[in-house]
Amino acid sequence: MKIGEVARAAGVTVDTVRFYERRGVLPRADRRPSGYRAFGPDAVDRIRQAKTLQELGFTLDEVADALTAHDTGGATCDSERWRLENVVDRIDRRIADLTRVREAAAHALDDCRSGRCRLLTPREL
Amino acid sequence: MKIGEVARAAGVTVDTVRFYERRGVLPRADRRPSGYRAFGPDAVDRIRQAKTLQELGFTLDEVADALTAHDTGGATCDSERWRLENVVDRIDRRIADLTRVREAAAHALDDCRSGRCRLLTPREL
DNA sequence: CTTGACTCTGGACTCTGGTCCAGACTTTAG
DNA sequence: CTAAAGTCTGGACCAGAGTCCAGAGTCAAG
Repeated sequence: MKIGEVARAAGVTVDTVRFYERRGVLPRADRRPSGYRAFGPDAVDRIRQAKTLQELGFTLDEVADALTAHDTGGATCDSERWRLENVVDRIDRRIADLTRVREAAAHALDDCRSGRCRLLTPREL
Repeated sequence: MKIGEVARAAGVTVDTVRFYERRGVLPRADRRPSGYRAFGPDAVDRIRQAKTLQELGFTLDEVADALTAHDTGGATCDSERWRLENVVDRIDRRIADLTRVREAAAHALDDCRSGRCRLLTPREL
């Protein structure tokens, strides 16, 4: 696949794909004789995966580390387990926080609907 | 309260407090004759609130708008309701996403624990 | 008093995560 | 064959959210 196809398939721009390569999120792609990058279909998966990890609050560097560790076999079962435990933890904490805020907001919304608008206080959040 | 106290209480730096003032997240604080800012205790609340809103994915400008609209009475019950509905929506979507990812990660973790480590594929995410 | 901790202003700087060239080359549809 | 669309490199640029600084003034504990 050419860069444009990959980008389209992954829902990002070609610039982003190149940027990810530079930052090590994607391994350096093979080049055709013309110099064009030649991607396998896993590149698309990889980009999506990176995006997901990013949304969980990992920085690009962390994402790059995790993925390349995996590639190079540098990821042991232990390190991988540790990483996953970390991910699950982060998510749990995040969900707990969000749930708390959600309740507060929903409450305020109820009040609002019954004509008692107010600013959400942080004590509730 | 002086800026340092407010900052400490809110868990941010004094620079951040000044920055928030500049950006309109905090109303311009009164000054003592010396020029020192004099904050009421609500400043702390306000900062925490801004932080929460930010974590929900609102930009500082959006936060500033919401809060000042409120202050100036420019927030009608309708606008406030709309804002809250928006917040709740965002949170719900976010929680749904996170839950999905969490499941996938937890699954992979199980595999890992039983000795079958693998990279989380985006298909699962 | 004096000294060390705090605060003021305004602007410059940082870091992330992209995004956008310029100028040259490649591919592909017609 | 040709034009349009796509790609290459490397570096400049951008927005968001802070962070840091210099030089000057202020506060509070001893």
